[in-house]
Amino acid sequence: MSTASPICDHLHDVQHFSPQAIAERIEAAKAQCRTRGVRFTPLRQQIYALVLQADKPVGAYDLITQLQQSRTAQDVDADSKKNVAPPTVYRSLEFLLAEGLIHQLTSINAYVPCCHPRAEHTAAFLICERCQRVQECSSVPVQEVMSFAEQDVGFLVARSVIELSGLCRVCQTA
Amino acid sequence: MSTASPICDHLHDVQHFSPQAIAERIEAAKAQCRTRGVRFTPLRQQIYALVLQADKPVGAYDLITQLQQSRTAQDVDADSKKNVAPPTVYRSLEFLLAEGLIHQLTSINAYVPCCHPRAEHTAAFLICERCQRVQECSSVPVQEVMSFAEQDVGFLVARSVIELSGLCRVCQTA
DNA sequence: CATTAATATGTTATACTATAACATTAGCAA
DNA sequence: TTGCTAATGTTATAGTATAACATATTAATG
Repeated sequence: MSTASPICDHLHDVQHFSPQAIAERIEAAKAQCRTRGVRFTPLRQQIYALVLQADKPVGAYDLITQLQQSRTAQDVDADSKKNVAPPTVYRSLEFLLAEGLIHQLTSINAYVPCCHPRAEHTAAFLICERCQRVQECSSVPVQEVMSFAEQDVGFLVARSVIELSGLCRVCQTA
Repeated sequence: MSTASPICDHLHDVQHFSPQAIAERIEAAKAQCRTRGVRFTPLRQQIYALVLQADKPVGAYDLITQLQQSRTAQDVDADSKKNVAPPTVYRSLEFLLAEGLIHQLTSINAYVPCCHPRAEHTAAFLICERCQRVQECSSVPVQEVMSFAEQDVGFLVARSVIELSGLCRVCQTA
């Protein structure tokens, strides 16, 4: 599951999950969708699994490639190229975003799992440019930027993109 | 020039400048480039002017279109279509970004003038989805997100994307 | 002034990201 | 079964950005 930081309990790695953790998350997603009356179809589940399994943010076209390979592998006729078109994955990504199961990293056109799927929430992301790891952070300062905008400026925030790129602690020393 | 907010003196509109203000900014940019020993070429100046004149964030391909029109207009032979290719504007945009004269709005693939060209600085942007106006904000909460990342998490920030989309104060009442 | 080196721009081609529009299929309800 | 809704498939194209190489301009030097 997500690794809580000793410094901030709202800081989470969103990658490198164990197979069990992935299975748990998929089960949790199923339950959540059942509760909400939306359909967690095989395609959506497969794409969610690919995002969870990745050790870095995945792009939409990465997912297309992986889907094609998985479909070709399943097929008896190995030469039959199973084409997967962009709308197939973009629609599922849209669904997963709407359900709060994944986040979009706008600055790098990629997607990561949400560290703690729940009702719509604001988060900042720390993206390491060297090891590609991402940390999701919903701690106080982020909320303060939002409330600054809303209370001091009178700006009604509909969606936020807060992404900091650089070097994580580990990669600084390496 | 930039309109300081009574609430926060680090909040600026980055559009709707008067012709004088635009001329002043261009002169200032010239001086800055001379000082820094970089070349503020006619092309770069023209693209900077287009970004300053726009009443909303401009996309790279908007600029291409405008450049083509201006070049065609200057030409005696009106039918000669002056083609302006993407690298032409992307390179100048890159220059203007490096000099701190403009900012990139990653979430909407567009560019706005910097409210106060100066050494590299972190800023948040409030982007009104209705009137398209953008406010640049470098006030305390933004700095706190950065220092949270750097001091509490130990993450070395190289570049930041902080963009909030929604409705500005004016558009909420309308 | 001519030569050269460095910088900037032009040009062609292409990669990458995303969506529109319509056809088909699958699941559910009457 | 029929019909409705949601999901997926399919084709085409829009929008954003960069690589690679050619040419032109500027600045510096002999």
